[in-house]
Amino acid sequence: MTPTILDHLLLVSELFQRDMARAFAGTTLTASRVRVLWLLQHRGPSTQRELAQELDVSARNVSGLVDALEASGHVLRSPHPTDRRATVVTLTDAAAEQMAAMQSDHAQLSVTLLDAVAPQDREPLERGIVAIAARLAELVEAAERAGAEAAR
Amino acid sequence: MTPTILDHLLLVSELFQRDMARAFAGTTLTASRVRVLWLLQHRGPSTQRELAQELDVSARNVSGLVDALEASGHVLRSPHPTDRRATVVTLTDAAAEQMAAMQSDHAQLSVTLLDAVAPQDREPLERGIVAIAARLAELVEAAERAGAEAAR
DNA sequence: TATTGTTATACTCTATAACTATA
DNA sequence: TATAGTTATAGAGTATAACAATA
Repeated sequence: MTPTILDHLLLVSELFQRDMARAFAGTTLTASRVRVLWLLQHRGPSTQRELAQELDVSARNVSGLVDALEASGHVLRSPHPTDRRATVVTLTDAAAEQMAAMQSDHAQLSVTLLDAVAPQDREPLERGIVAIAARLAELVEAAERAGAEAAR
Repeated sequence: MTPTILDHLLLVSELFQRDMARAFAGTTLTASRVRVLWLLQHRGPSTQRELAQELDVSARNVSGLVDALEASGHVLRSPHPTDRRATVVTLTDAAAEQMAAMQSDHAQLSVTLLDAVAPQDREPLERGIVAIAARLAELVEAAERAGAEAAR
């Protein structure tokens, strides 16, 4: 069987993940921890509850990830100014710089990849991928709703 | 910032993985175990060493995955006919059927997704994705070679 | 000697449940 | 009562290292 569009899409994601893993090997960073840093860079200082919601993981999981990132000097925990139950997580300067560099690498990679596509194919490619992502999002959401319904 | 092509690609893969996880929730199957089954369906009966090589994971990891799949009735272990060190892993009939159904769902999904793309965009889309996957594969391979070189 | 798969050990991600402090 | 985060516990994926059986 010839690979389908979906197969090519999944291949891209597999390659990307493999490269991430390689890039972080030998450091204390992992894909999950980087997702936390990435989110903090985009949102700014956040409570652990906010991180858990955005990442769609449990509060317990966030505790562990923040523990590790705090130990490695990537984030700081500080008390919330008004809610004494809550903890605010902030990127350290070094981590903020690192994330800025990562973001710029990411943008550069996107350019490099697009550069491999014939110029006249670029616009339809972009439209096509956006359409596929939207359709897939609908399908997944419908499946999740159906699952939630069945569980009642 | 507007999302780049790469962001859209990664969104597709994230949605896909989320749907996989949802589909297997409540069963003993997981993404890793399904990868083993998928591979067995494509390769036919294989030794654990072959599985470890194809999946690019450790022998230990394969032992655990096969243990779980054997317990759940998805695979059988049998002695290798000529090499008494090796174990041959085979899909059970039920698992083979299940994988055939999954493969057909996968093909169907690919059609459904392509259906969301404007007809005149489909060919350039496909060409574009193939080009991106190829370029990314080059980049990742080069990075891996560079890393291996640096480690010497 | 080299290879196949297992046992031993350890780390990470993840979840639920019980609990503490606070709202 | 409800919420934020931690401790306790557990399952799964993954790795390396030591080991047994076999090649």
